[in-house]
Amino acid sequence: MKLSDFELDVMQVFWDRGAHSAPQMHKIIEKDKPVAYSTVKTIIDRLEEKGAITRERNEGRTIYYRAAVSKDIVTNSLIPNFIKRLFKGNSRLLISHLIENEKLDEQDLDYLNKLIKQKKQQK
Amino acid sequence: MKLSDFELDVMQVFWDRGAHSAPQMHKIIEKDKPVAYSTVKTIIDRLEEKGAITRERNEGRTIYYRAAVSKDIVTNSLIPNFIKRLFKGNSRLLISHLIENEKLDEQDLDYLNKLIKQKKQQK
DNA sequence: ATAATATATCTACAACTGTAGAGATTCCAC
DNA sequence: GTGGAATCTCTACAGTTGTAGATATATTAT
Repeated sequence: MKLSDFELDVMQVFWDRGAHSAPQMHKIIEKDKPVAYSTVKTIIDRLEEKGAITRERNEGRTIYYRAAVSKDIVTNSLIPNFIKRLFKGNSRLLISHLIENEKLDEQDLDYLNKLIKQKKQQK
Repeated sequence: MKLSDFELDVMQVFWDRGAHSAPQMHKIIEKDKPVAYSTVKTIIDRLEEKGAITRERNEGRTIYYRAAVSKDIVTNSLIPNFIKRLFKGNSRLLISHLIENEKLDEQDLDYLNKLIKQKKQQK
């Protein structure tokens, strides 16, 4: 499931906040960047076309859509591509890069530490 | 500096292995996927257009190109976009996801652990 | 010098992406 | 039931991307 940046922005809302109509979605997206209703509707149409969302119900002639693919599915199909392109497919290189370059506070670091310990125990 | 997947594949070679001519690059890329010489040359032309590579020298009429932007610059301009789209801009969420979902062996985990410790000490 | 080969240049095209206007249709308030 | 508002549908377009053929030109081997 290959989705564009804008399509992902819209999916994010479906994943986080459930079913929405196109006008509702437009109002939400608009807060981030000025964009016409028909632009958002086009993205929604394309997402439906791609099978990423489905029509959940109608209210009057308003259509409510919801995600038809999980975020994990999409994420896990994008990450390998990203790692391949920038880190030759080596995920450890990405993680290292992130730890070294991203802003992480004490809590973040502790949390990650815990995660790694857990992962080790699963072995 | 926004580069496409294919452009990144080519840049990877420039970053890792220095200057190359288009025919040389074609031979390398070809090993991964069948592709015409002119396709690779087009990508190289576009990279030059974008300022990602420059002509280093000529040998006969063969042009040798080399990277004009560092990998870090490109990486660090792509990562925020990626994190924004999939993890609402929260880099910790990406790192967590990777630790939980990527295949990492004992050594990887130890290495990451060490990195985190170092990072903590820098605080 | 000539022919064969290697390389570069130019042009093209379909798919995808971000963008949106125009027009049709339906719904609601009065 | 009529008019205004909301919503959907359709069409369009420019920029990017992956793809490559055709052609021109330079180099090399004989």
